[in-house]
Amino acid sequence: MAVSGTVRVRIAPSPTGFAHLGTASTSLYNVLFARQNSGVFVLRIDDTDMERNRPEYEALIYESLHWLDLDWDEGPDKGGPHQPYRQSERVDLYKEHAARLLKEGNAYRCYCTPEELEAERRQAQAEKRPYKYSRRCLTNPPEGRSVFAVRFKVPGGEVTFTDMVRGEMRFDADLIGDFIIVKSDGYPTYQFASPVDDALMRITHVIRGEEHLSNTPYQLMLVDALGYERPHAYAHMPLILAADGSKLSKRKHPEANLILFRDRGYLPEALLNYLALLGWNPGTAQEIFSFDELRQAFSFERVQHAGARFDWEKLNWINGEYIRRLSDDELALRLKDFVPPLVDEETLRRAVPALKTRLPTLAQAVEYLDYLQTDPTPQAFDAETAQRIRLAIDFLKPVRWEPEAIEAALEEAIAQSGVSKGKFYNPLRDALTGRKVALPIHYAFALLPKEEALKRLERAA
RNA sequence: GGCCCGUUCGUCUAGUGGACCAGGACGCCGGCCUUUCAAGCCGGAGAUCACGGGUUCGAAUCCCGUACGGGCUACCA
Repeated sequence: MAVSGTVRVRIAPSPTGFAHLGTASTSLYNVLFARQNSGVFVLRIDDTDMERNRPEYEALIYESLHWLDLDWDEGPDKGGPHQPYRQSERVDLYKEHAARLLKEGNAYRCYCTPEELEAERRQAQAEKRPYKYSRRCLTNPPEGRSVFAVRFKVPGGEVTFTDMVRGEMRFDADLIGDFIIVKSDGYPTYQFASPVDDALMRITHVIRGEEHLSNTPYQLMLVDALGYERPHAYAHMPLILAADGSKLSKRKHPEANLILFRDRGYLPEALLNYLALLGWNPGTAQEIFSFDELRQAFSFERVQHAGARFDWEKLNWINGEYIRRLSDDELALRLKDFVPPLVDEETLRRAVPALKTRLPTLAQAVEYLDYLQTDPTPQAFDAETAQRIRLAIDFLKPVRWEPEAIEAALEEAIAQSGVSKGKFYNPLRDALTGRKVALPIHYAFALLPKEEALKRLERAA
């Protein structure tokens, strides 16, 4: 889609909990579109919910987005031509705009209490009539009350706009009741602050989750009433669903926490790749995309219209693909924070080639390496087995302590013992690692100091 | 309740009226390789295209209805 003027997009997460998958996904699509068009990506903190906001959640948003390498051009921490970028610091702006709407007769004060509104709503439901605010405070406001909210006087009519994913959208605004734009605590509602900021910050394309599709006519009417230019287009992206098909929520799905993905050993570029494929497809068989490839291939026309379930299995596969494509040095670097604390860098570096094809996630490395610092409980072997272990010790003793030499020595020992490889190796692996699954035996040996390895064998023999 | 968006293998999806008795990927099953586990290679099972009506010579694809799922309808965002 050709666009004149500088493209400006934004995300507006609210710091009411950890940064989650949906934020990452929406950010990705915004960044992709911005970079495709040499545009500007804005981060705005939507902290107008005084009850639930927490500064530490804002920090978590930065941390998560940085981890994913989704960098913004303007934001609270970076500044920019339209600062401040925290909505709690823009309250005066919203008040000015509300005052203007009030003065021009496009909004009015509402003194109704929550209880009264609830009663109205229930009444409508009882009469099986679609609910719209009664406009009591427009026509016949109660006397002697001082606490008020501000309501937008919905003009009605038809609201149409372009959605880059779904095409032309059309809503009947006569069905929309007058809604609140300023809460009685003086803070704006999302429905108000968002379009005001989008206009003031010159946002050209609003790319967000599908849950906002029905909100769009509300916001557009506001933009029109304020005399601002509307964004060129919207894009409402399909929702990420949990395994049971419900929408991913912070409360019900703590596993959607982005920081958790980092801590579980997912590579940020792999997560992004997976997220891109969840809701979009290239129309080709390609599954693995670098960020640059995504930038080139992505388009809203190929975005899915239905929500997609999050699938850990496929993420694990993509993550493994990325791990296998890393250079040994790079993988060693990334593994550093995940291996047992006693495993030194040199040992890790030597383990990497064997580890590489075995890791769906970085965190899985522990399972292959913890024998290095955890002494396995000694096994009881029968006399014949013990004898073969002694044979292994004899062959191992004179050997240079590295995988190839160890393997060669072991092969000779096997030839002399006359048993199969499996029969010979299994007890060795047990004695050495105490595990049924381990790295190839010659690596398992080589990673452990020679004396320690032989000590474990001798103890078993 | 009203409005909006959806519905193709378990999951993510290709498919825009004939090349589709529906293709790919993950997962699953089997084989090869192999000391274990992976990786890799080869093969396989798996979808009455939500359902019912139309339109058409012909429909997963177009139209209508129904069902189901999701979203919005909050002084949450």
